[in-house]
Formats: sequence, C-alpha cells, structure tokens
Amino acid sequence: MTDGGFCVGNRVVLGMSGGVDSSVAALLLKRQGYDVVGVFMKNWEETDEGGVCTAAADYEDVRRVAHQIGIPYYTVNFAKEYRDRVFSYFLEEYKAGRTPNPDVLCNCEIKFKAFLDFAMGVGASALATGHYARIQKDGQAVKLLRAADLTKDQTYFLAGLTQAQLKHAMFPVGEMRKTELRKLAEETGLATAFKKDSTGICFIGERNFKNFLMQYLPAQPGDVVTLDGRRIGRHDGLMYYTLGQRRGLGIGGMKEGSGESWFVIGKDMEKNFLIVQQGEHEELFSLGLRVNKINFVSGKAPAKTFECTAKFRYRQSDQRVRVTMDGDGCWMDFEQPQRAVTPGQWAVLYDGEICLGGGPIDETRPMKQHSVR
RNA sequence: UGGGGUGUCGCCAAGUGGUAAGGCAUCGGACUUUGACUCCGAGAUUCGCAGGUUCAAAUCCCGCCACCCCAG
Repeated sequence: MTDGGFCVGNRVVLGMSGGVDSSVAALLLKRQGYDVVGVFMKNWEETDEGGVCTAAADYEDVRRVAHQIGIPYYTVNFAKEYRDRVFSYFLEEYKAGRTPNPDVLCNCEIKFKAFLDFAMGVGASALATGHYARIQKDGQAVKLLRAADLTKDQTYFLAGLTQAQLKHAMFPVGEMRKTELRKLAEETGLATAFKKDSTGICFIGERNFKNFLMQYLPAQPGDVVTLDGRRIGRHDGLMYYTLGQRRGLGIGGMKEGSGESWFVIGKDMEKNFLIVQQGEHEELFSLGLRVNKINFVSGKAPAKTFECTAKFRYRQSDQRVRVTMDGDGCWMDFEQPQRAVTPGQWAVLYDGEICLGGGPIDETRPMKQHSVR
C-alpha cells in the first residue's frame, strides 16, 4: 500500500460521471494497482429540455472507458436521496429568496454519504472521485488541500466534508494539471479524451435555469423597483434572480439615468419587489457576513478568532477575512468590501493551500444600508 | 383645422447633403460541475409615410399621418 495508509484493502470504488476527469482517475488508480470498481451515479430521473436523457449517453461513456481500462462498472441510483436531501433544500432556499449551492450539499449528502456508504458496503476501503482537490495525511487526521491546478480547484465544493468522510476519500487527479490530464487521456486513447467539460448543477446538467426553476417554483410576478421607489419594470418571481445579477432584467434606455447597466441589489419578500440599481455602487457591496453553521474539515475552529482567506463563490479569487467564532457559526469581516455576497452561497475558508471548511452565508453586513423609498 | 415642437434598431440617443456613432436591453459564443459577475461577437440596405430636388438626402422642398406643449 502506497496510498498513505488511508485504506486497508485494495478495492476502491470510483465515481464515474462519464467525463474525462473521472476517466483519467480510473486510469491512474488502475495503474497504481488498485482493484478499481467504476460506479456511475444516476441521481436525476428527468430528461433535459430537448427530451434527451444525457445520463444514458454519459453511462455509455463510462462503459467504453471501463472497457478500455479493464475495470468492472456498475450503476447506482440515489435519485430519491438526491431529491430528499439536496433538491428539496434547494427549492426551499429559493422560496426563501436565497441562492443555494446544491453542489456543495450534494457532496456532503450524496457523494460522500449515500455513495460512500454504498462503497463501504461493497467492501471498498476508499471512495475516489474525479474532483480537483488533494488530501494530505497529518497524523491521524487528514487535510483538504487545493488542487495542484489552481484554475480547476474544486475544494470550494468539498468544504462541507468532515474527517470521517475525507478519511475514505481519494482524489486521483488532484495532483494533475488539466492540460496534462487531457493529454494523458488523448495519449491513452480514452473515449472521453475530447469530451467537453460538463457544467450545470451536478446530476441535473446544463439547463435554462429560469425555465428549470419555473417547473418547481411557479412564477410570482411583481415590480422591479429602484431605491427611491420608482417602479421601472416587472419581474417573473424573486426566486429567479440573484444578487448582483444583470441580465434578464430587461431594463434599458431610460431618459434619465446614467446609461449604465442595472443590477439586482436586493429583494423585498414582503412586497415582492426586486430592488435594482443602475451601475455598481456601494449598495452592491458588503463588509462582512455571518454563517450560522460552519463546518471545519478538521472538526474544530483553529481559534476563537483568526485571519485567513475566503471565497464567497466558486472561482472567485481569495479575499482576506477575519473570522470570529460565535456559537456554531461565525462572523467574517472582509479586508476589502465584497461585491454581491449572497445568502445561500457558501463562504469557504482557506489557510494557504489548506481548505479549512465553510458554511452557507446567512446574512451580510452591507457597506451601505438600503431600503426602498 | 391658432402657434410651437418631435418622429433614427425594443428603449435612450448621435448624425443638418456624401452614402446610419454610442449606450441600455436582447440574442449568440467564451468562461464555469451552483446561481451570478465578466469577456467576446451579432444586429437598423434603413432613418413616421408618400412624392420631389440632387451625381448623392436621415439630413433640402411639398403633402399626409402620429404624438407632445402652449394657447383656446
């Protein structure tokens, strides 16, 4: 065993999506001598707008890659678990006017819970995925580190995981750069070598987001208003918009005004107002935030108060913050005002390479208090 | 049915004889395993309508239509 001693057996269950990353993960694990079992998760039953079930095509890719590499492959279905533990939360958050991040929860509840249980149940000593992240052994504990390829780092989505979960996790592609990975896939002739990276909510896929939400959350049209109370448009429902959003407002070319774009700066759930402002101003920024329930990968906060960096949404550059623990949650004060920090999204903390953990944003401290009229 | 003003892409708006700026919105693409932001690209053979002058008009002339304002 040269895997750092995280597992006692030789069997590894690998979650295979049908994408190039998990395909290469399979290749690497196989080459390292593991007893690799590829498993495709089908966690969403519906077809896309075109009536196409993309899961079938993805599973076909899993089959081809598994054949090429010479590993067995299976499929599991956690659609019920996904609906109960992820999608229901997702809808509740939107109803409450927030902007949830289902994929962070999916990792906590599905991939590294239901799926991990499944893997353990079939005798695997570890569960591997194609995530771009790294795990480092630290005594009895494990640390979650950013991926070697910082442009692909996905630790943001893994910040909700615990020691118990990460001790059984393997991220084979975490040390690779994406370009190297593509090259390896191509050289090996993997069927997925040139497959386009997938985006969209994991397991649900790319959609016209608004139309998708409309299927579950009926439209509740209301007024689009400015801070001084002018009604300058109509919206289809507050849940279809997020803070900082520009497109889809349909506001343009008014006689008065600066000619700049309009952005969503707030929602008045009581009055069903979508509050917008022209141009990027203080009302769009916040100085701090609160997380009511924060997870630390290590199991506990590093200190009562500490400084580190943080991301408030995926692919944002790190920002310096001061964290002050408060019960199960904490406050974060930003060194620099941050644009469009949005409740429901995750605030994820980093200490250099180490992902410390994170939690969903519950409230923000606006740079400038504002309310309509 | 008196006077004045205005009609240029969905909206705002340059352009006053030389062959339709720009902004917002919209659409397409890139980026992206959330939702956004961002970036790139596209668009009026046509200037309320119909004639006329001119080598050439959105820009000049004539008529009509629509809207606005002030008077009544």
